[in-house]
Amino acid sequence: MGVTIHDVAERAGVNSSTVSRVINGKASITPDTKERVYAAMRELDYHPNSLARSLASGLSGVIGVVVDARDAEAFSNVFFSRSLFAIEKVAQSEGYQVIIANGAQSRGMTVENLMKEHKVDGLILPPTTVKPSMMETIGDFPYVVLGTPDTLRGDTCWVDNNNEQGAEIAVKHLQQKGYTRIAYIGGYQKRGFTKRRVRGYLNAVNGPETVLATDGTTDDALRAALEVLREQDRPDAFVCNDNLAAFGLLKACRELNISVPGQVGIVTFDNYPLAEYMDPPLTIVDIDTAMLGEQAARLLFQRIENRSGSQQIMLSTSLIIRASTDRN
Amino acid sequence: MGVTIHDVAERAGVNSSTVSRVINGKASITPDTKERVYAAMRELDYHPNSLARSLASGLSGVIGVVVDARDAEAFSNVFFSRSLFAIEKVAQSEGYQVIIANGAQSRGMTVENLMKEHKVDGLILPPTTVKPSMMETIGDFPYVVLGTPDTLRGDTCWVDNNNEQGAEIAVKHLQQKGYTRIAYIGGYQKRGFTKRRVRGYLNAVNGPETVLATDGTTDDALRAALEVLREQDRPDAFVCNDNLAAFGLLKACRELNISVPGQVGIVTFDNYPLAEYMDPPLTIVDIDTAMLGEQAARLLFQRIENRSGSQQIMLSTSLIIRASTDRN
DNA sequence: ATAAATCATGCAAGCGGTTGCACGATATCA
DNA sequence: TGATATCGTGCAACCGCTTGCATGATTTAT
Repeated sequence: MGVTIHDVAERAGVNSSTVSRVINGKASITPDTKERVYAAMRELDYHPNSLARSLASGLSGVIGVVVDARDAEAFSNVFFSRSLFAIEKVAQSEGYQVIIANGAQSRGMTVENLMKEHKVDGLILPPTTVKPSMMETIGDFPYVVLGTPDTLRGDTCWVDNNNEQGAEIAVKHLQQKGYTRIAYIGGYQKRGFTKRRVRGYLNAVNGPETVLATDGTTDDALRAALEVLREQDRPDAFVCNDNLAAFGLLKACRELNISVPGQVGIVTFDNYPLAEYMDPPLTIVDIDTAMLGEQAARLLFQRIENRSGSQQIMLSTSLIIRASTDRN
Repeated sequence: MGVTIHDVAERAGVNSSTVSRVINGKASITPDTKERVYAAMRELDYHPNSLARSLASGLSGVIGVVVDARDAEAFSNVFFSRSLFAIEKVAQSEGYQVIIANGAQSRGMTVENLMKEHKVDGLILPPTTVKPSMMETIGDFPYVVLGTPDTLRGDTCWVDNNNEQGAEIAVKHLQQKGYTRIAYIGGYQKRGFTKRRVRGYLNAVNGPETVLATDGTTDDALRAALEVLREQDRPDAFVCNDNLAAFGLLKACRELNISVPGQVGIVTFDNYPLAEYMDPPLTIVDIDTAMLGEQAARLLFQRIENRSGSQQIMLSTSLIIRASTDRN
């Protein structure tokens, strides 16, 4: 069937262990021998069996990226796919493979099996998996959380963008543009990044505080926006939790014939490719999801190599200013 | 370190082969023995080492999904991530893992290594990989192409939606709505699905034939649209190759103060979540990417199990009618 | 009741690599 | 020049599980 290391060894007139050493470059080998081995490998079209190699070495050469069903289905998978590709890129450069696992149905089991069945050497996890019970089964297995876990622990390794700071610069930009009644719209606000964005908003705002929770859909954002925009003292600017909220808001403005940015200014989160082509083009808090993925992967490999101390990386965000806040 | 099958065997007072048989359910075992083995497994928190299992059984329990760098970076990764999750779902139900591989830099090598190093038991490939040279190295290894390969061969297995038919129903719908000068906009038109969509357009159209090629970006679609819309006998309807084209077109209409659907009707491809929230909401040719992924995965597993004859699956598309074609 | 078939389980040889130890051949040093 | 360190390679055990063959026990057939 397949060509094995022994076939190569025989052809090169050496022992299989020598071939192994040539492949892995872990010992000194005579140039001559090395050449013969390479020649034999080439002639036989030899490809080492990664399964055997993994078994012997104890390393699978694979890292796992766990995803939440919620994220998977949600629109935010633009976020996900960008990070994923960045992760894959780093992994590839390290000679690793990436497997994805939908933690949906049985989150605990997924992670546990991946680890304990030696399928992966490390994991990138969504913040929602970080719970005491989970942490216990993970133990000192190398992992990095992509996002900020709600329940913080000093020894948890994570990478996230600074949502709080992002909301703050959004608000400050609006204030600077002369908007005074700034509202926040979108998202389940008790959890995760939304909570932090709202906190940033509250820190920075000094006019009236208006926080409009939605169920995360565009439709619900539309409903909420219509409601608040019909009020007497309606907001003259919004920070949107994500594109879905921004879209609902934009639609509400159209329906009510409210001009953007004239009567209402808008800043939204997420670097959504089409934000630039909206009408008007949207000012955004730029989230570099690819960078997030890259950093997470790098951190993970660092931990795989030497299970060194934990680390948290917080990427600060910046504003991309477009027409939706361009008044004066 | 880890608990092995021997530990379990010892604790249950049986031979490790018996434990193996209990786990794999491949032989008759006394209920009593079985119970003892299960108990031992539970007590020791035993997880079989999947690496060892794979090595012994010759099956990795993993399938690979190869992606094009182009696709990866492009906006169309919404397409990709939906398919991917559908694939993952099917794989999970079959007890398989999914690895993703970016074929970008060295497409040939990626696929070849995945196969020959026994990393995967089957592959899902993008149509661009299907070239004679590639096919030769793949041999009878189980694979399914997600999309229609440009160079067709009878024994190639693929799953795709019917792009030609999709374009036809788009054109017919526009005709029915009374549009007569229908144009096609977007995409590199010599290759892949765009070629087929254009063909469908040409089949169905009976007024003047206008096909506007773009480099695939929104900006270039905007440019092309502006140009053609300024002409004397400008089109009164467009079939768009994708959302990026649709966006550029929409922007051009706004700039020129052309009303949609009054003066220009628009149908676009891709089921892009926000198409519904555009201004106006866009009529689309619905591409069920999740279904595409699901079918591809099912077909692949079928081929992995019995390397049976090849099969092509063509999913027909349907129209979701919204305001962008709603005149009369 | 005896021969034949079936069943439950053990034994041991793989699967295809990696790696610690050993050993002869060179190279280095005093 | 002899003693010692270093180098290049082979031997064989091992990674943890699967599976064909063998064997004794139990059931079925005659």
